[in-house]
Amino acid sequence: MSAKNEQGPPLAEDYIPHLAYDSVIFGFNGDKLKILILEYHNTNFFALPGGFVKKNEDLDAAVSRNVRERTGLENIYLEQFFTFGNKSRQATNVMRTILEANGTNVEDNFWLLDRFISVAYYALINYNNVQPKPDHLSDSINWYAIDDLPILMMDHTQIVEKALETLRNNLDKKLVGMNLLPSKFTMKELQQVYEAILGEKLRRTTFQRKMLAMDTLIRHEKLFTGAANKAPYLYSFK
Amino acid sequence: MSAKNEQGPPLAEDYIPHLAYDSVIFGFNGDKLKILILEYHNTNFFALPGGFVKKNEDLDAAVSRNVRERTGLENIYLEQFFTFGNKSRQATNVMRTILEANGTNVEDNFWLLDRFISVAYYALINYNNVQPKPDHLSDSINWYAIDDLPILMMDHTQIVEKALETLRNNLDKKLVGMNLLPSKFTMKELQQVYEAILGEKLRRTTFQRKMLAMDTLIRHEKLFTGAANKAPYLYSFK
DNA sequence: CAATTATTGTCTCAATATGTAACAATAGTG
DNA sequence: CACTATTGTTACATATTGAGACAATAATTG
Repeated sequence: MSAKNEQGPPLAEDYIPHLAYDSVIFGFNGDKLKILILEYHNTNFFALPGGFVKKNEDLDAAVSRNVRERTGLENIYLEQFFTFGNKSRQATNVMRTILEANGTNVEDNFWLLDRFISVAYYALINYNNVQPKPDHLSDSINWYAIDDLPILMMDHTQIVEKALETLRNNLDKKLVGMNLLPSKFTMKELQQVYEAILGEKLRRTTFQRKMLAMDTLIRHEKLFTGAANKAPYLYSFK
Repeated sequence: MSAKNEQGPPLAEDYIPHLAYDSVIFGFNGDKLKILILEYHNTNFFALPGGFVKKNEDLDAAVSRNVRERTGLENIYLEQFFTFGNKSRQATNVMRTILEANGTNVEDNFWLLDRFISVAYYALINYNNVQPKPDHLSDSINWYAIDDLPILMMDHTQIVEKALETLRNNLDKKLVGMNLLPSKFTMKELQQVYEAILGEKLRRTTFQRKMLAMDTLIRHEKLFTGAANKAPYLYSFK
């Protein structure tokens, strides 16, 4: 969860109470699968980017808006995967610390100290197009490899695990690679995305055969990198 | 959505505002896949069973509680599959009609007239063990075959479609049949469950081979039905 | 009690799909 | 122009699935 207005914490009257969302924003740097993590000012608290839903705003639109604010990207691939609703999702002290570290004077009944239900989404974005921007409660927003995350606050580690699990399940059904790569890519790059998501090596020839058999790839010109070997073709998705 | 206390509609102070859940409760009658649908008193409104989350209650527990109340069953298989959060999910007039048809005097700012976000679950139950009970806003709760549903209020038809889609996707991963059948069943019955869910006929020999290869079935005694043919074995899940 | 019938469990062979390795093509380098 | 690393394709073995054949069997019937 994170504030979104410029001056201070979000105002209770603008938002649906007790309802939040968190986003697991995946990117691929050519080697590892990474996600965006916020660090709150002066607290050592790490969290997923997230926010709240305005009273007259679609849930999907709220998430879109927030992911756009953090990444600067339009038309982001977003998928809702789970809603976390345990009563233990009330982080009064953590939230108070975060707010006070930002200079907010927090009353005991301040709405952000309440219990929140959070709808979790994952996003797939093109790593190289992004200059992530922290929100106003946060010092920084940075990419972390999924196998090297800091300790996250509340149940955010669990949220990331569930996101990964869902992403792996969807890998063959939805064109995941399309959203994590530039529009043209080599077969090797596509394979590396799959390997990073699944956390295992795949067989090169089988992978190539399977991808080509899907009949959703268009073959373009070759990519000459200067390396002393056969140049790979570039592909894009139909 | 539905009220749950005996005297009248649920009280605002007990529940998290703007948050509801709806349940798609699947059962199998030996032939067709069915779900439980409520009909509200004197309104012709049909809806999924649902309810609200108490301020100090886990989301899962709230859904469990409600499904138990409707079916009388403990330990029900429940799976969350999607959260519906469009701003159009505010059915002020429909809800007012339902409440007034039950003799409730509804003020304009009554909490149930607000916008609600609904977390949807599906349940799998053993059809024959159940005597469904309506809640207090409803005349009746009845089984309807999924290909012969009445027109449902709000977005409940869409919720059912998404439930079915998820159930189909999960069919091979999770032991769905286990929860829709009595503890001992024949291979033919298991196949009929699969066919009802998928909406297509399956090949008998291939199905049998696949199920046995999973290595989760235990073979028991034969079932003698009196029919003039070879008696099938009974199976249960490990 | 043998012949008949419907259904079940298993087997066989064909058709696909996947695992695995070999091989030919090629963009450089020395 | 031989050498190297990588790529795209092919070939063959192995595994999985599709589709039918067939034997077993629990009644019923003559």
